[in-house]
Amino acid sequence: MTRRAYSRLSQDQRRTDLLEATLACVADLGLDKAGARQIAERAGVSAGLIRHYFPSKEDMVRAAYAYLMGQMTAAAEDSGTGETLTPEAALADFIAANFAPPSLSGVKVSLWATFIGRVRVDPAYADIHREGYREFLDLLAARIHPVLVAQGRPADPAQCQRLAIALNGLIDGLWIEGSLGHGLYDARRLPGIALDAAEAILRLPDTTLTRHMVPEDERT
Amino acid sequence: MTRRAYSRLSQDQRRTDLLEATLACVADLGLDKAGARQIAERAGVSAGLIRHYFPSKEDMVRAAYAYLMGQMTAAAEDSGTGETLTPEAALADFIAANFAPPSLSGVKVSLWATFIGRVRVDPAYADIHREGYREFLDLLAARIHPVLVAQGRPADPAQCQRLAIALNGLIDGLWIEGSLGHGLYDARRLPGIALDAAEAILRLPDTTLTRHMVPEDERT
DNA sequence: GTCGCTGTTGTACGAATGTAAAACAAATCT
DNA sequence: AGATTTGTTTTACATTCGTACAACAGCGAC
Repeated sequence: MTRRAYSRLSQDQRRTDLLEATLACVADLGLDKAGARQIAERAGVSAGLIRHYFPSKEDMVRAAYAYLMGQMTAAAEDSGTGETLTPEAALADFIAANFAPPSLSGVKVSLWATFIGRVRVDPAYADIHREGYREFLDLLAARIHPVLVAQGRPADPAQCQRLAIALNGLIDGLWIEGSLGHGLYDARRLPGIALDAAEAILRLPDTTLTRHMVPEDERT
Repeated sequence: MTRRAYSRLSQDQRRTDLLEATLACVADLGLDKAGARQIAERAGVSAGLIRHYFPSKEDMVRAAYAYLMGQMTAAAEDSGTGETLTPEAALADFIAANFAPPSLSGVKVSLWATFIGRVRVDPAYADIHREGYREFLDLLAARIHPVLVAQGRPADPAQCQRLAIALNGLIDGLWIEGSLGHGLYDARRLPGIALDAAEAILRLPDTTLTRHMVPEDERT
């Protein structure tokens, strides 16, 4: 029997290959069918190698969740940070980014939901979720605060957190349904719906946020 | 070898026992560890019986999802339907019900998320989800409409649907985080946050919805 | 060029999985 | 009370799973 040709990769490269293969398998096979052999094959590697990088397959799946959340929060950090943006435009960008690719994604919402389903089963998942949620809440609060200040409205931390909780709920819920692509309505309506509702929740004057929407025919 | 004593149940009874055992196992073992033998044991039944009620274990899990969604939408139908309620109070009740048990529940959100994670994998899950979502959206729109009318605001179907989409997003997102019990803030704040935000989204005068909140020390 | 290190492969194994089908027994009917 | 039906248990089996471990080979050091 002749052995397979292979090349040695850096630890980090191989590790992220495995993590991404794990996510890909979980997303389109489901958690139960995402076996060690399938993941290894997708990573272009033999199954035994998994144990060289992770103590167990379960640890690898956990690491993949952490990897996914890291990607998602990093993407969130980058949105709405243009230096020339007014506070209102920055917040509008931040919100609207959730309703366009790559954030709006069937794969992402599938993974997100699958892992949320493990929060009660395994405390490690609960920790990862909590940190990701906390970070998103903080990012949101940091973009709400200057808007309130600019509008001459009360902007103490407690109020910002309360508004961030509400806005995060709105964004999450719309993001899930939009990403699932159920076809009950056109997902392109979501940025408008979200910005309009956010504007209302923050009690901003009409069009404070919606005026920063990118017209539909200019979207990439 | 002496056989286990058993009693014969009605088809419906045994079937729902199996479905509930399936949900219980999925919720606290995870989808991958919820095996046929574990589910059967939890239902007080031997594993072979599953195939007498369902073509396969996978079909049973699918049926369990449909069963869960049926329960949840039935509960939603019942909330905010008191005959003496004003439209505003009915809508407030409907919204607030999502943030108290039995709707607010770690088990329920775990199951919900686990199954959402299968929507991309298996079209049957997508269908069940779509129907549940559509029904919830319709219930919400039906409770929004009379409120808009009573406030003398435009209440055409398109506007009601748009508002229902936004409100459903808000409710879903807050329900998920609240049910997960991450401990980042007190979940008892959620009804207030949700009603306040809903009031804003619908552009209702302050306290139109929040005034119908049940004071915290009177909640059961 | 070849030596040594170790990343990687291939194989093997016990446990667990979903399922099929035969044996049994509880409830119903006569 | 005996016969019949069929819901239920039990045993068995092929398959797949995660994992252990020995053998191999790519790559840098010298």
